[in-house]
Amino acid sequence: MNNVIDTIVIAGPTATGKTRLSLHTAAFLKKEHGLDAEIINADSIQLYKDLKILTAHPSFSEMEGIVHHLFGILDPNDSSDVAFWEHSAKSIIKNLRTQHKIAIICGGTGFYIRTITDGIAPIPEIPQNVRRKIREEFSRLDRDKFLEKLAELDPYMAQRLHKNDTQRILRAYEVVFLTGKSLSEWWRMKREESQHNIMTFFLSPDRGQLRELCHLRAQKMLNSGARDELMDFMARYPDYRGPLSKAIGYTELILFIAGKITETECIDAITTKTRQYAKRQYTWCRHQLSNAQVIKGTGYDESITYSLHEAIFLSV
RNA sequence: GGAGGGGUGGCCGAGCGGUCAAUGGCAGCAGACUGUAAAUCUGCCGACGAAAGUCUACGUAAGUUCAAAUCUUACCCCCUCCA
Repeated sequence: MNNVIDTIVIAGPTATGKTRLSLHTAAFLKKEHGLDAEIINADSIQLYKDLKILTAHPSFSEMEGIVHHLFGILDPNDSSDVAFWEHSAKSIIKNLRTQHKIAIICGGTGFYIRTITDGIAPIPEIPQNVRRKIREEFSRLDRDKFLEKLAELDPYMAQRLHKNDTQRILRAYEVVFLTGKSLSEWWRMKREESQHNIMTFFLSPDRGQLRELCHLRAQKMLNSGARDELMDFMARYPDYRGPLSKAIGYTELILFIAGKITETECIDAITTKTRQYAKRQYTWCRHQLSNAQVIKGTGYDESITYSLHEAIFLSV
């Protein structure tokens, strides 16, 4: 209906202060422009309601007075995926629009964020039993055999995917198997949506700074009770193997709880994992979020906050 | 003091006469990425070089051999067990 910015995206590597920046931005919009803004989570792991310390949820005091969406909405055994997030986020954005509120999308899952501007292919959902059967077949057959089967149904994808990339091979297979159409054909059907009312920022601190932030984050996590939180979780979900178990720090903390590593070793291991993750996110954002404005610095930096607000001010 | 085991590239750890600049793993660097994305996967990784290649390397020194990380001797340092 117009070209005025009504959606602000704050992306970037973990530990760079995205949460803080989004909170400040919401406060700024209210104070300076009398605009209400609500925050939408774009972090795949913060979708879950448990392990809030480990997954770095904003605290209650931080969230004060600002409406937050899509935080802690899933149980540990629920599964999430891009399409689920896209649908949820877009319906919230639409809603906010009708109320003349600004949506601030904040999170580190670039893959999710990209759907805001680029959308996603309209592939039907694959029923659980089909997925299970395919997985069983994969583990029964050897890898090359399975790839041959894929090649029969979908030579293009079979050739394009690396043979060790199990996850993508399985996906390509389940899609052709169920729909009779190659993933690549589905991709071509993706609707292009041209959005002029979205402003995307991408936080990009320098390496040394990021290193330090990752370390601080790991330390803070332990100091705020991540260990007890996980012990409590383990008691409630014995033998848990769901999506939350891939959270950074999950395995490391379990080793620490079991007395296999010291606290310092645990913090160091988490720091390393965090840094590696941050690198992947950085590479992703740089190459995939093509029309994002790069902000050299962190959300903890006052001058960054200021210049971001200035940029928003000019478009809002 | 006696008896053994060991010292390998940033770390861990294989190799035990040639095919070894040295399997693996970790860490590091770069990258991919269309419904599991805090996931999944790829490449590089002694120095110099675009490459062919050249050089320096397996605790130190000396030796045996056409050839040594691999065998011998001495020395230095670690660890375990017995006293």
